[in-house]
Amino acid sequence: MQSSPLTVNESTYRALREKILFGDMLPGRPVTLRGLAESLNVSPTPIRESVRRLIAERALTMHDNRRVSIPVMTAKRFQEIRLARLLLEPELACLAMSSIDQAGINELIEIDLKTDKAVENDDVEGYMRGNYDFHFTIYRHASSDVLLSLVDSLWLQFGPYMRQVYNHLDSITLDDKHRVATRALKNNDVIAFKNAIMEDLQQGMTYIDASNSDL
Amino acid sequence: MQSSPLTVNESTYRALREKILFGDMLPGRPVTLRGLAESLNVSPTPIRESVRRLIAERALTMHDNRRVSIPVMTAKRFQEIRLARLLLEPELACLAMSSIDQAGINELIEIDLKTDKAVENDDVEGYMRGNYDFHFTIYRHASSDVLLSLVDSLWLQFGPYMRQVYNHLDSITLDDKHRVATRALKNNDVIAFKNAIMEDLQQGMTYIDASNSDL
DNA sequence: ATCAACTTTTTGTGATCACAAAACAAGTTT
DNA sequence: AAACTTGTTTTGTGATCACAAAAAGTTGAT
Repeated sequence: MQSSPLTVNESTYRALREKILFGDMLPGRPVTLRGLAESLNVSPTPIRESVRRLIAERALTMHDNRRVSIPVMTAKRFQEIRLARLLLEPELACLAMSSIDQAGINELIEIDLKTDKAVENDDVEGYMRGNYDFHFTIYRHASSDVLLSLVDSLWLQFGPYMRQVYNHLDSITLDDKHRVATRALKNNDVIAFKNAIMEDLQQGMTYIDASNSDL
Repeated sequence: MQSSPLTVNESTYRALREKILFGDMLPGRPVTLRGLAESLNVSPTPIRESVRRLIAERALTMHDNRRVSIPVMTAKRFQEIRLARLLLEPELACLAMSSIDQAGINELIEIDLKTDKAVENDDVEGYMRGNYDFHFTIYRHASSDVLLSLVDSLWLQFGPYMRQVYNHLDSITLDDKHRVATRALKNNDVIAFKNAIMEDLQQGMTYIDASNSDL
């Protein structure tokens, strides 16, 4: 898919991004440039640029000390993210709807099955990846770079915290809104689809909020 | 206000940001790191990081050639930005409303007067700065970093294009929605305020859209 | 004149170095 | 024990260098 080989810069960015998004880096723990450089076997230079980029995307924070870390979640910030997601994601999903054909629906069903299996196995990262894939497979169909990058930033912001909360999945007994969404998609029912995405999002955020410890 | 002196990195970022936001850099024209470095009298290093940051904020684009430029506007992208703004900004304005006291209202009125004067003098940059100040003085009162940074990214994206369109202001005869907004603010009328922001935004975007040449 | 091939210059990338500020760790004093 | 010094280490910052890829410029053939 990618014709030209990735620059070191790009590959370190993606590596860090994955770590953040799926919970390999927990909030609060400090991050050092040289440490990351060594762990990824590159020089500090591309690390610095990747870190700067992630700071711009709000996935990382730079304190007055010039020290970098995953931002700690606060109740206030959590509600801000929740609101922003509710404003953008259902809308983005609707934009995507007309572009999703039967093959797309099948792909979503497959992702959903994979996600369910991860839940059964108490595989937290697998669940998070599945959830991410489900949503962004939909969102990408909207082919709206502007909205997509905004939403992307939001996921980068609550991802680490989500992982912090989802230590174990066995306690979760959620309605599978993903299934409701795919059904609405198959029926081409815009309202039901938008509602399903909204409820999925609300359900997830409410669960995280309720399970919080230090928030 | 800022206790510690700015790093070179931060000051170059702000300088570039201002240039982009208020139209000193027009879409399409290529940008070179060494060129920026020389024009700001710093080494390429801080420039690279600032540019990366601005790329992450979608204010700049990197092509496959690895060449950087202000993104060219397309009709599609313009509509995406318009939609995103409509989803976020009225909401953000409402969040801010309760925190704006009489002093805040007076500040807004003053900004608005300054803006009107800029229009009279056909001072495009002054108008753009005034418009920016008006909106972000409101938005900052919401004290929602999450939403604010999303909106900030959107302004960085349409700023250069706005300037491209607003070559002269004399042809503009717009209702002053800012005045409507401040009046609603004084009356503590949430609905009227939200509407005023929305209409101001729609009016501006419609004007830009209609005046476009190559979009 | 037009286009191709070659040469030169420019540009982004990534590594390395010097430096100052911050964090750390003992050791000392109160 | 707690708080303050002092010396050491770690860390981010900014500049510089080498290198490869891309642009630009030049020459030559058709």
